[in-house]
Amino acid sequence: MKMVTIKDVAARAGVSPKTVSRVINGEDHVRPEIRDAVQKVVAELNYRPNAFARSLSSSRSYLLGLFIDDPVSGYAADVQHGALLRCRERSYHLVVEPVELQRQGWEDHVRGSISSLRLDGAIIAPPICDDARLLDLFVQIGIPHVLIAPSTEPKNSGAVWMDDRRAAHEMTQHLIAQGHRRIGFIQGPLSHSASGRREEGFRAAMGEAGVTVDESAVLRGDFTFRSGLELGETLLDLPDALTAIFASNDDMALGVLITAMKRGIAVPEQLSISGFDDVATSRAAWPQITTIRQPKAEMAAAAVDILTDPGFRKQRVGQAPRLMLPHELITRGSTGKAP
Amino acid sequence: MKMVTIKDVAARAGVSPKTVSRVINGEDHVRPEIRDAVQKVVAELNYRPNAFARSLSSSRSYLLGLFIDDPVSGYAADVQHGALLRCRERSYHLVVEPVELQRQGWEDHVRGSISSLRLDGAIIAPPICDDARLLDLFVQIGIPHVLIAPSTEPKNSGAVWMDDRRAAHEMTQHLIAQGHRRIGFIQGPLSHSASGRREEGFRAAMGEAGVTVDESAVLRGDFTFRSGLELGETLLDLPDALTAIFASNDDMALGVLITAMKRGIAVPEQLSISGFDDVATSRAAWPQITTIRQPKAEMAAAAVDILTDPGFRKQRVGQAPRLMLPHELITRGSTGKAP
DNA sequence: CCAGAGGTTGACATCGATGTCAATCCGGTT
DNA sequence: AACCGGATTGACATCGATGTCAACCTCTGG
Repeated sequence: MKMVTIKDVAARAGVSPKTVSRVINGEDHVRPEIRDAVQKVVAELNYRPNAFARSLSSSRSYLLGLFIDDPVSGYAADVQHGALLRCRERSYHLVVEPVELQRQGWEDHVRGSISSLRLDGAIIAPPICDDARLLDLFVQIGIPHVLIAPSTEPKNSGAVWMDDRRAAHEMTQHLIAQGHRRIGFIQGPLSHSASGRREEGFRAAMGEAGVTVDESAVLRGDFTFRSGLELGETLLDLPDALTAIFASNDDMALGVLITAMKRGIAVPEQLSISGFDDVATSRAAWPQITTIRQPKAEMAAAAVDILTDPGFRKQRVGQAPRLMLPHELITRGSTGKAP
Repeated sequence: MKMVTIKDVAARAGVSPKTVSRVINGEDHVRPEIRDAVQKVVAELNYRPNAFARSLSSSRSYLLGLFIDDPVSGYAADVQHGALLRCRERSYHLVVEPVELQRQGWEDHVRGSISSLRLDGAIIAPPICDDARLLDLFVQIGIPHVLIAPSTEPKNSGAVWMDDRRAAHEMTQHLIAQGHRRIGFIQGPLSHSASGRREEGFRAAMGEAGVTVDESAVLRGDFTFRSGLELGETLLDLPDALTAIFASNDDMALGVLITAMKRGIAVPEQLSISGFDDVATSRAAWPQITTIRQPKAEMAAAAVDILTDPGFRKQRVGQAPRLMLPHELITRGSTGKAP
């Protein structure tokens, strides 16, 4: 696999390597006719600059790291995809680094990949973006980094969010507007920061509409399909029948849906069900589940934008960038008018 | 972010940079006491070799590329995870490259990332590992590459497989052993290579057991949940009731399961359902689905092993490595004795 | 016609590691 | 005591790009 170098291009175009470098990097101070000539040769020889040589001399790696706990989850996949596409647009590359906080030596691995790959920036996904030790490490190393949907306002890190509270608020309003009053709610796990914000939104909307929340119809789940199944049973056993159930995420909403089906309860005629996240299976289910589209890919893309923004890269002292992205209420078959 | 270089280590340990390099790379010809001393300094300074400098001089990048069509799918996530972990063990890094064959310019992107990152090897996931133009490109560039579960025996590429035919054969035998005779089968899409092999296995096992296949109970799906729902309706409408349905993948099996539930058919008492792939949701469903665990992560890890094997890297002329990995029949709640 | 400003261009050093090869060291022979 | 082979070690060139800076070119205005 013989490689074409910048010298080959230079020789063939009859200019110096430095000039070729200027053309490649779109710098000024090159006469148009020379620029064209060089570009022609580049195309002819199919020349690609050696990323390693470039990084070595320019002390930029054109590499971003995506640090993530569980790269297998659907959430991770969406985040990664968003980041990947944007990186490509920006001519960056993405290196995915799994971080297992519970295992010994994670600190070394993180440190190792950052310093050996000279990452230009890092994107840190939930839930590890909430770990203080991890964040300290990034701050200490001094690498620009952006958190995706962290639970609390970070001091020295950039962050990209969605408004969980408002989204849950909207979803609740949507149910109320359909005439629902007896609405059950399945909370997310305490460990997950968004859980609390979603519950707040639910309660706020209920309060504003003057609807009392039945505390026996508020149960805590753990974001798994199975807990949706189990809590669905409990909720459907309530003496005073609910007309709607709002689960804090889609997996649990799916569980409730299955439970309702098992009992022969018609959705949405007798019972409306709504979720949160818009995972792939919420579209695959039948009826499809009304949910909140969380801008996972967009948040990741925004993080890439921040990290690769030349302005940010220069004067990134002091202000940590913040960005809130819009969500979307997606109305589908699983919700309807209250019976 | 000041970086520690090999010179710093060398100076502090009182040896030459070259000797430090030898220690780092575990080469011979270093006296034990010097080796220890150097390692001590490395630890003290927390030194990490600069991957770019190393690649530039050694003309190895310690980078593998994972080329994949749809990085969002669950299949992709498993493959990626398997590759990622093994890469880490081998001190390699993984760069994920989405390839959209239907879009203009994919060829340039692939070429670009290979030559600019000087990838040491490539892993190509299905379904794009079946695209002749793509494979030609890799062969032409001359980069070592391994295909994951390709549909046909590639000429000049390595490949890692599982035995779809045998797995489907086992699953069918399992159902027959439970007393099932009237077994429905949902085929996969023709576009997906494994579909045919799975159907072969099914038919072979039925034939060996002397059970006639009812062609009206063999329907073609497209691997989606929805097609499972629809075809499930058709199968359960058959006049002569089936006692088991074997779907070519889990998503479709889940569809059948839901359909059965809607109709109040008890699983597995009245109907056994089995799938293929062992995706996450097949464990989340209730009852859990009997399925074939496809060694996705293992195949990816094996691909990494092949590509990073020093022996292979040297004398990789001529023989393209082949490897078949074992699958596993996972018996869960959705199958039982025939009624 | 020349000085000077500003735009172009290339020579050369440099980034941080590894490959090559010669120099050195060591214990055991003759 | 001189010699030898193999194990250690380091000097130096090198990988392929970019940063620096000086040289050069061209055009303008005095």
